[in-house]
Parts: sequence; C-alpha cells; structure tokens
Amino acid sequence: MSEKLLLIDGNSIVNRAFYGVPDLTNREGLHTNAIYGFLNIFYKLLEDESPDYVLIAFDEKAPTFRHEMYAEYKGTRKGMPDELAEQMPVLRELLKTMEVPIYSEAGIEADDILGTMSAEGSKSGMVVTVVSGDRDLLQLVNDNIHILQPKTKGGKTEMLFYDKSAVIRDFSVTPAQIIDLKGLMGDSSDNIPGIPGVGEKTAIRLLDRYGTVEEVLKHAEEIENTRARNNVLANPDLAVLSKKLATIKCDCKLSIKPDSCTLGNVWNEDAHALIEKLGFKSILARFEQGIGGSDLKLDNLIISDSVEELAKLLNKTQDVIAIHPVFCEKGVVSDAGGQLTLFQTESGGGLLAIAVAVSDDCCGYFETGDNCHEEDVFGLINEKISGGAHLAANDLKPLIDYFPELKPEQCFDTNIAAYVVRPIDKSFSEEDIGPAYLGMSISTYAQEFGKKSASVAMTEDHDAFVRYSAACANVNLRAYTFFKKELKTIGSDELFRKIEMPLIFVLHDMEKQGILVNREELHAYGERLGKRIDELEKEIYDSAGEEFNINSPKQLGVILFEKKRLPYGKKTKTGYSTSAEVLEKLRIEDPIVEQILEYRQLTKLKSTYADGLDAFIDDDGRIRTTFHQNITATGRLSSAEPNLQNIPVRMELGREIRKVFIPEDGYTFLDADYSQIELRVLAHLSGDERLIEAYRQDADIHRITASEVFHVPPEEVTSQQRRNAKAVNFGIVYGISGFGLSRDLDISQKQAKQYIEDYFATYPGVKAFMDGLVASGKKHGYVKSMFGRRRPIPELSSKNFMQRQFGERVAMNSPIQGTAADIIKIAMIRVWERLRAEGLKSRLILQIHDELLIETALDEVDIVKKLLNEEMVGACELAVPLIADVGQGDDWGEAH
DNA sequence: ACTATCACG
DNA sequence: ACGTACGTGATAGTC
Repeated sequence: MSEKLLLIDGNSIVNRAFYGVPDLTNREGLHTNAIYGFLNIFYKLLEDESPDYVLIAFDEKAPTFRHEMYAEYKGTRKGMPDELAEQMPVLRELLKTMEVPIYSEAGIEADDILGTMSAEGSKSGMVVTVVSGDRDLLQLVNDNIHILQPKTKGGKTEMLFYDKSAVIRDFSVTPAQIIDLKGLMGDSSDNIPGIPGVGEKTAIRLLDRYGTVEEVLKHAEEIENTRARNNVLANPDLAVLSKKLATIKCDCKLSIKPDSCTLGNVWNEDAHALIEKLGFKSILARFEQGIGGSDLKLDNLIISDSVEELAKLLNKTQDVIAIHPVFCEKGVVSDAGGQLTLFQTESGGGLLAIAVAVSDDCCGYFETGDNCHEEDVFGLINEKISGGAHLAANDLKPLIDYFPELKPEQCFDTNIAAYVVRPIDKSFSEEDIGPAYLGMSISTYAQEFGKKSASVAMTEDHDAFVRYSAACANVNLRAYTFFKKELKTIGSDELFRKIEMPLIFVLHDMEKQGILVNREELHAYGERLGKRIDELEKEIYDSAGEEFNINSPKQLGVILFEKKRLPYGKKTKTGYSTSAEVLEKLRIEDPIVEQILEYRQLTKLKSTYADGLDAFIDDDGRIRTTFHQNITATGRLSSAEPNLQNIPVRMELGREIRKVFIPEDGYTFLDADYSQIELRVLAHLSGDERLIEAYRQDADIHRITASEVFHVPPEEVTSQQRRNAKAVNFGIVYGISGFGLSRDLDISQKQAKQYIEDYFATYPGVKAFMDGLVASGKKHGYVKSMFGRRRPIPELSSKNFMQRQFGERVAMNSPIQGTAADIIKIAMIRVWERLRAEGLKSRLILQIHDELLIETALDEVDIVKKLLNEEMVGACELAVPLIADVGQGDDWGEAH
C-alpha cells in the first residue's frame, strides 16, 4: 500500500466552518465557531482517511499574490470579517499545540503550497488527498491526486470526492483544462476576468473543440458562432492573463517535504487545556477517549450464556437496569446458540442476545441458547420490574410486549430523552448519545459491521459484537443518569415523564391494533382510477402529438414549455416547474393542462393510496402503521409505512378512499377533531384579549378576522373575504411573511403586508407575543411550548439573512404547533387510560395531529362518545374553550 | 441518493 | 437584493 498524504486548504475550510457553524463564543467572549467547525472536519478527515502524512496550508495574513504584477485583479478580495479574523491566530496556535504540521509563507499562496506538496507527494509515490472548497484546486487532480470538496447538505457537511472522471462529470472538462476554462470564462469570486461575453457553455464548447486557451486563440477565426468569435478576437490577452491567474504553481521552494509532515500527538495535555479554554465540551469528550483509552472496562464485562449469571448480575441492583437487546430479523435463519433455528415470533424476531448494565463497572452480555432461554431472560428482568426497578433502553416501544408489568413511571427511553432534549437532531441511538452527551465514543455499528444483519455480525465478528452491545447497554445506563438531570435542568422533565413515556404504551397499542381495510373496495377503487388514467393518457398523447412519460417533470416541461410554447411561470434548479400551482394558471391556455392536472391527481391516488396501501394489508385485513415519536422538531408524531396521517380528504375523489377504512363487525367509528386548536393555543399563549373574547363568544373567528382586516361589518363579510381571512390566520400560525401570504392568496405583496398590519393592529397581543418569541429565541437559542417542550433554533444566529428569517418564523410557529401537539398527546393518554380503566372493548387506533379515531364497540358508543369529548376538551385548561367535534360513522369518511 | 411533486394537519 | 409561509412521508424519475 502506498502512503497517504492529506493536504488541507486551511483558509478554505475555516471559511466554510465559519459560515456553516452558528455563532459561538467562549467564556472570555472570543468567537470560536470557525475553530469548532474546523476541528470537527479535521477529526473526521483523520478518521476517514487515516493518512500517514498531514499538512494544513494557510495564506499569510498580509495578502500576497501569485503574480504580483496582476495584483490589481486579485487585490479586490474581500477581507474576512473580524469575528473570523480573531479566530485565525488561535486556530493556528491550537494546531501547533496539537502537533499538526501547518505551513504558510509570505509571498506564497496556500494554493501554491498545496500544488507543490501534492506534486512532490505524487512524485514520490504517495496517494494525495487535497481538501478544499475552492474549485481552482481541481486542476491538480490526476491518477494519484484527488480532491475532497466539503458540501453542506441539510446542516451536515459531506465531502464530495473528485477524481478525474468526477471532474469531467461535473465540469465537462478534464482537470488539466480547468485553468483553460477559467481562462475563457473567468471566475468572479476569484476576480479572474476571463473573456467578456464568454460563459460556461461557450467555454466548454470551445475547449471541447480546441483543447486549450492557446489553441482556441490560434483558431479564433474559425469559430462558427459570430458572437463568440468576436468576443474571443476582441480580448485574447485577457484569456492568457486569466489562465495564468488561475494556474496553481507546483514548483515553489518550500522548507518542508511531504515525508516530514508527520502527525504528532494530537491528544496531548496542552491541547486539552487549550480546548478546555475554548469551551468545546464535546471535543473534550474525544480527548478523554484519546488520552485515557477505553471507556468501557471490559475486564468487568461478564460474557455468558447462562441464565444464572444473568440472575446474579441483576441482583446487584434494585434501582435501574439498562439493556440493549438484540433480536433476530424476522424470518431469518440463524445459527445463534450453536444450532440452526428458525425464529419467527410475533414481534419480529427472537432474542439473540442481550447486554445488561446495572452499574458503571458491572455489565453483562448474554446469548440465548439452551442455558438461557428468551423467556428466562425477560422473566428475570420482569421480576426486578415488579420489584420496582427502572428500565433504561433505547427505543422501548417494540419491547413493550416483553414487559407486561412495566409502568410508564419505570420507563426511561434514552432515545426519546435525547429527542426531548434536542428534537432537531436526526438520530438518537446509543451511538449518537455516547459521543454527544456522555463523552464516550463507541464505534458505530456501520463502521464495525457494515451492512451485516445482527445475526451475521454476531457470529462473524463475535468479539466486536459483544463489545458493541455492551457499550450500548453502558450508554443507556449513563444516559439514564445524565438525561434525568438534564431534563430537569431544561424544564422538560414533566413532559418526558408524564407525556412521552406514557405515550409509548398508547402508541404501541395503536400500532398493534391497526385499522381494518375493505380490500375489495380498495381494489375496485384502484381499478376505477386505472381505467380513467388510461383514458387520460391517450388524450394527453393526443394533445401533445407524441408519446412521452407524463410522470417525468423533465419530459413534461419540454412538451409544455418548448413544444407548445406555453408561458412558463417558475423554474426549478433543474428546469421548468410543472407543479399544480403553475399548471393551474395555464388551464385556459391548452386543454392538455387540464388533462395533466387530472392525470396527476389520479396517478397520485392510485400509486400512493390504492396500490400503496394494498401492499400494507396484513393477513387479518388490517393495516398497521408505525407512529414515530422522535422525528418532528415540534413534538408532533409522524406516521410511516404506511403514512396514515396523509390520507386524502380535501378533494372529493380522494376522500372516497376513506370509505375503505372500516370498523370490524360489532364496531363503529368515532372520530373527534379539535376545532382550530392552534389558533386557540395562540389566543391562550398570547393572552390577546380580543382574540380570547372572540373565542369565548364562540364567534366565527375567520369572519371576525375578515371584518377587522377588510374593514367591513361582520355580517357583510363575503365568502371570499372569509376565505382570505382564514389564510391570514393560517399565516399567523406559520410565522407570517408578506411573501408567503401573497403567494397563497395570489395578491400583491404590498396588499398582503397590509393585511398583516391590519391583523396585528386588531390583535396587538398576538403581535407582542410573536415579537417576544423571536427575541427570546435569539437570546436563548430556543423556544418552548406550554408544556416545556424545547425547540432549539440555531438558524436565528445565522449570518445568512434567509436562514435567520426562517428561524424567526420557526420561533413563532413552534410554540404553537408544539403546544397543540402536547395537548393531543395528553388527550390520547387519558382517552387510552379511561378505555382501559373502564374495561371497554373500544380502542384508539389513529391520531392525525388534531384528530383521534376510535374503533368503538356498538354497545359502548354513548359512553365512548362522552369520554372522548371529555378527555379531549379537558386535556388542558386554556383561557379559551377547547372544543372537539365528535362524529360517528361506519367508515372513516363518514365518521370524520 | 437526490429532486420534484403532492397527500395530510 | 435577497427569495421565504409551519410540520411531515411516499412516489416516480433521474443521477
């Protein structure tokens, strides 16, 4: 294996870190966000690349230029903001302390250092990776040199890998031609002029034909396109100059060589002290691991296949048991325990093994087998649970059936605890929690075992598997202690204990119940759609004059906007927008538009609902969704596989599908939804007197709003005005913006702004409340719901105007949406508990954000109707009445 | 794996 | 001058 050289463009990466990481300061007031971001990227690179040699190149402070005589072109480079500038010397000092080789030299640009080092490294047989966000660097790529380009994807930084073919793929020129490309088209961000009038398209075409700038100039007279020819002929010197400016020097005289760039002890004590001073808690955690070695004292790990050993371990605590169970995938043949067994139990798979932690130095790993049956394992744990022990695990919902005596008060789901603490994160498993909160990093499952299933990993990499499982149990135990305190500190303790933990049982039960579907009816519906779709397809091909894929926005765009020359409204990144919003406006232009709109609607219904749902019907005719309790940033639930929270209702044809959701024999449906819960929550939270009074009067809130905003008496409000007012009310809840409202109502922004102003003039309490939320969000970095549910909003401190604007809307919306989510969760728990306590057969089966569906036994209709209404209305005391409308029917459509 | 579109609250 | 309504999930097409 050849040796690896990692070269990092310090300035480029620091820059990205600065703009990508929200503002941070340490206790002395020094800005630290760029340093923090840089370190994280650097550690990740070390892990991913495991290089033999490393060098970080910086520009010297005084800007110097590759070609002094052309300084005028590069001289307009913007200086960095002070908040970043003050971090540069600190970062360099830190890197030196970390014994990381860095290099900069007056008169030499970082680019040229990177170019020279990569050339030398490549020459001496190393594989070179250059990390930079600067596209110029792509010219260095050859068989031994590639580039990693950081790219921000939804908050996370990913690295784009560039070898020769990737460069050609993305830029249509070879790496060597990058400088020619810049020579022709220039680069405004780098102040390279290029030839005026020559853009990317022309430049690529010319290079494809002639290869280099020099050849293009030589053959300038031959260029067919007149405009391009004249442009080239007018400015040949600029092209030569630009190419020169873009060319990175690979033969600088540097005082180091690639093979002297060895990494020292990154984790030394001085570096630790510096990082402590910078206040990077999560990085300190890495240090402890780097300096102190393993977190898990594996000497104390009991590895056993005997149930007696498990009993012994469990007897060491009365307090809390942390577990990490490992199940076999459904229907997989496994040779766990030495023999071939086919596992296929109700819950998806049999228990293969379980790791148990009862105290920090007392942890066990047990595999099931002849000496340790699954029932014994759960039996022993259940004994402790009956004795009052608490159970800590990551994702408890799938385990509920194994612990019949378990009470919500004994539950500690570490996954949901982490979600409550920071709901904007994407994953909350043990391997996320360990590094993020507990200062320990366990290697991830994917790193250790790739895509292997649990049963395969367990047999093929047994030692690693034991270590991993035990580490997870250990994380759950530590997380129990940590989050218990943390939840109290942030005021989310009750929310967690009184709402989220009990809800696990409710959701588990709802998922298990499922909802009955009339299969025949669903098929008939699908066929009906299919027939009409076939007809429409023919009509559309007819109108288009050719056959094409109607489902392809790209092909459809060509037909509509190129062939038929319809006026296109919006464009997307990739082409014309063909969204319903755009098509609606083209209805009158051509009959094909109408046909496409109908086609779209029907294919959506058929693929997602008719055919899509059919695939989820279980043998007993019921569909079982999964309710996710840890997805949304606001505290709402989500539903997946299938999603039963987005079954059509707004359009008649779509609504028909609700007829196939039916109660079983002897049952009927009761469905209740909150009336305008979010606006009522807003009335309560804002304390706006007028809004509160309106609701107390049981007034038609949209009519009242219309009356105020459009300055007409309530009785003279037209239906159009009422509709518009409704949109304004929605807008308020979403965190209003003039643009959003104007687009929704198809009115001018000016008019929309006026509506908003009039609204706020009418309800000054709402205005004050919203302003307060934004201010508080900016001050604390988060906002809160009525029940203590936090939503961090890092966007509020973004330097990007749009991001910040988004953060403000989120600050206004989240407490409202979050409180509504809290309230219905409380109602769900109470309804579920009462159904149980009163020994009723009826069961809660769905939640759709503000709606609950109960499959109700016919002889229980009256009592459940009453109970459902009582618990929804009484879930929480607000300054305004909370109202739920209950309906009954023999299918979902009818009940709703 | 990403984008566009569209279903819901 | 920016280019935006809040929160989700599924599908099909394209890369």
